[in-house]
Amino acid sequence: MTRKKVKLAYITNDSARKATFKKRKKGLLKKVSELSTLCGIKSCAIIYSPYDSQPEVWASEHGIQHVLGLFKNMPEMEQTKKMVNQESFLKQRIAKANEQLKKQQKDNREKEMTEVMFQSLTGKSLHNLTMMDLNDLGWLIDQNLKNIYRRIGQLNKVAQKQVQGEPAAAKTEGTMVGSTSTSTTPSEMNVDTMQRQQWFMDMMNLPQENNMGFGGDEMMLPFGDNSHNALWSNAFFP
Amino acid sequence: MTRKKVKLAYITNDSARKATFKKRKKGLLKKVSELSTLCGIKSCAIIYSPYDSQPEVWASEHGIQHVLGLFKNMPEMEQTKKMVNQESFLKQRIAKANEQLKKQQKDNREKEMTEVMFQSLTGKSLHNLTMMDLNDLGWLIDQNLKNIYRRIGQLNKVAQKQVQGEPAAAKTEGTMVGSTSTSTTPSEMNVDTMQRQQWFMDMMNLPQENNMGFGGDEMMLPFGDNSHNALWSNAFFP
DNA sequence: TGATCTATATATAATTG
DNA sequence: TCAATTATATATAGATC
Repeated sequence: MTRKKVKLAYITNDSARKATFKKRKKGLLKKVSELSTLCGIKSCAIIYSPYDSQPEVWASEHGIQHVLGLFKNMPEMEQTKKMVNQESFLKQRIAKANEQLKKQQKDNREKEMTEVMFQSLTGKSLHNLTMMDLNDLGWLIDQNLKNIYRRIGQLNKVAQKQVQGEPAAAKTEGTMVGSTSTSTTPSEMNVDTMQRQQWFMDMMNLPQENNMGFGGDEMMLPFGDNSHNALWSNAFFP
Repeated sequence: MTRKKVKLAYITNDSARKATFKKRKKGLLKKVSELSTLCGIKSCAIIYSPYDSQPEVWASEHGIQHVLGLFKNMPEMEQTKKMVNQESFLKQRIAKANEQLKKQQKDNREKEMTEVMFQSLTGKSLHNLTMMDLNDLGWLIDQNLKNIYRRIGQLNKVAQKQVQGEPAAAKTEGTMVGSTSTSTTPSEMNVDTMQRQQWFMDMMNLPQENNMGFGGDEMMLPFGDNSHNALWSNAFFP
């Protein structure tokens, strides 16, 4: 897995397969050895290959006979219980990979929309965006605004403490930024929010009631959910 | 082996050991699976651990019974032949590590001396250097000069061809640099060399004969050989 | 615990000598 | 074919949730 991401399949090229086999066998035995040393466990590995009449065997301290002996003496059913076959093993890995793919797609979408957001701030037109794009963009912008307002709220609190009780402020261990923001009250904020949403809905040419009726903070992130046909529809401010 | 280079020894911290075990077991089984898939070989792995009453087992397609069966039916002596025990395995790895260390030390020494060389070109005093330092520095400088003279020789050849046989030069596929270096003859070079060596020996306050009597191009690199008490002693020019 | 994250150490595919 | 090198992909130690 380097210089190129190898695909997990039988290597048809004979010499390449043999080279890979030799390298990986070496790496594998090293890993087994390390596991034994680090965790003080008994382990053994047996590898059959067409390049050698004998199987390659590695055994930790107490020898392979001990390990195999224990295994042989185990009732047949017990042996199978913990046995992982190739199919179930691969299924697990496929499921995991799909999960990662989904996460990555969501991440990509968010990055994409962030890019769009900043471009639109430099005046780029939004006309070529789809409805879904606009929806996600709206969500993203609201998330950003939410963070901004939250921060302003925090700064206001600090500022008020400084004005009202000067000595107490000195004891505060939290953030102590010298903010001079114009003190916007929560109610003023909500007016802004509603105004903005009004503009958004007008732009979308949608009836106002579509903008209501969805849950609050519990709403799912819209990114990456291919099946979402419900528009993002609420603004959340603290 | 990350965030910190772990030292290959039994992990005494119980929870850390268990965590490492689980992670590494997973990684190991993945490797075994990949080896089987990529190279189409039969393999199985058995790992005993104190965290589980059952040994963890992985078997490729044809099942562990097949692999173990083959192994069990093999004469005892045959089994041991290919078996690598922990001691010989570690010895191999120690030898390899020592080799790398030596190489690295030599490399470091050369870099160190190169630094010294450039500093001395900017006028820094050489008084605080040991005899060995000076010896290695001298060797290094000579190597550099050797390369320079070789290059000059090449350029002269090209220049002469251009003057003597203009049409032939066009056919030459090699380097075709438009050099106009003053044509220094080999004999002139040797005079310079001897002059330089004379200065060096004077500076060292050593009798002239110490500067003779060692082999030619076959000489070992002086760097990294801690036991070398024979001074570097010849200049090699083409 | 157990899953997840992230910075690093390792493993190794392709290339080169 | 083998060993060495190099650029990348993976594995994983330690931290955090």
